Amino acid sequence: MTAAPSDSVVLAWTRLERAHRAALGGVQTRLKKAGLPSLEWYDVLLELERAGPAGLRPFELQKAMLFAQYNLSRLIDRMEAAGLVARSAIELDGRGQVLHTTRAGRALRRRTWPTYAEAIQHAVGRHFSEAEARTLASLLGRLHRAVD
Amino acid sequence: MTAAPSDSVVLAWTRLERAHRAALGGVQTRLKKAGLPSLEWYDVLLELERAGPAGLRPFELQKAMLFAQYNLSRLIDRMEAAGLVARSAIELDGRGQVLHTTRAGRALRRRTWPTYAEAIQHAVGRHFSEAEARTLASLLGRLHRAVD
DNA sequence: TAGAGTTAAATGCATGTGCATCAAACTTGA
DNA sequence: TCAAGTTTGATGCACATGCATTTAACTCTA
Repeated sequence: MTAAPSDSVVLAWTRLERAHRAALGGVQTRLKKAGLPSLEWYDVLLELERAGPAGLRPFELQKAMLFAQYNLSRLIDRMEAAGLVARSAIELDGRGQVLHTTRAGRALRRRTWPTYAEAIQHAVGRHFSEAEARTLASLLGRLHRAVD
Repeated sequence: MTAAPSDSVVLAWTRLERAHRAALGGVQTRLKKAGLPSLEWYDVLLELERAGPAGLRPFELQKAMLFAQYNLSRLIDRMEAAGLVARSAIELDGRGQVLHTTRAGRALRRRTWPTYAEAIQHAVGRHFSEAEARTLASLLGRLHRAVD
């Protein structure tokens, strides 16, 4: 049995929803206007690049992005069809595969960043001081790490 | 031309995404397990109840919830079909309509709240002190209010 | 007050998502 | 070592969403 949430908690939750929708909408609109791929695609490319030459297994990517399994499976389908990522079999686990970005995928991500950065600044950055941004990031980080 | 976002800003944005997904996932799972309606349905019912006897026009609800117009239109279709909300014509504006909750809608919202509250506490509340929750709510509030 | 422009809401069609389930490979334990 | 259970990833089907467009009503201007 959990205690009832305080008013501040309920407010924080509600605003998390709304703030997220507001910021997301703003960012997506800007990316779309620039003819760039969606945020999800960017995130996949970034996570894969960060993973380095070892690449990432789909289930690892799934955990990192908090994506549903079936959802990620089909997202990778589309990105593979677009030539941005590559699946390759892995010898240690016959079920599994490893994902890598392609040259085109890395190029696209690089090309996307300036617009994305500007969108982030517009949707989020300009509303906060440096200290506030740090506080916000720190508080939100706790929620991310606590996935049950 | 906007300045480049600082690292803290980018981190805050990233964590907003992930924290939202984490918290949302947790809450939705709990509602689903209890056989209760989705968050969106709850939010619509709540907003309409808050609006009092005057009800709300779809476009007002849309702005409050940051929902896409076509999306809300069909969401209301479904909730109307389920007998939870009612559309009624408005005399001042022949295009428009007003939305109200039905008795069944209000009953459902009331019945949902305990589970929802517990889910909020689990997904959000338990990770923060009272002061932190207030800080978080306050920071997030700025993003919501700044929809362009 | 007619016509152009705007706003409110709905909808056809393509695409994306959720749920359940599946198949195949791995692990565990008697 | 074999059967039961688990993990990885894909997929059929229903439903939801996004985009573009439509219809109807309102507003504003000349």
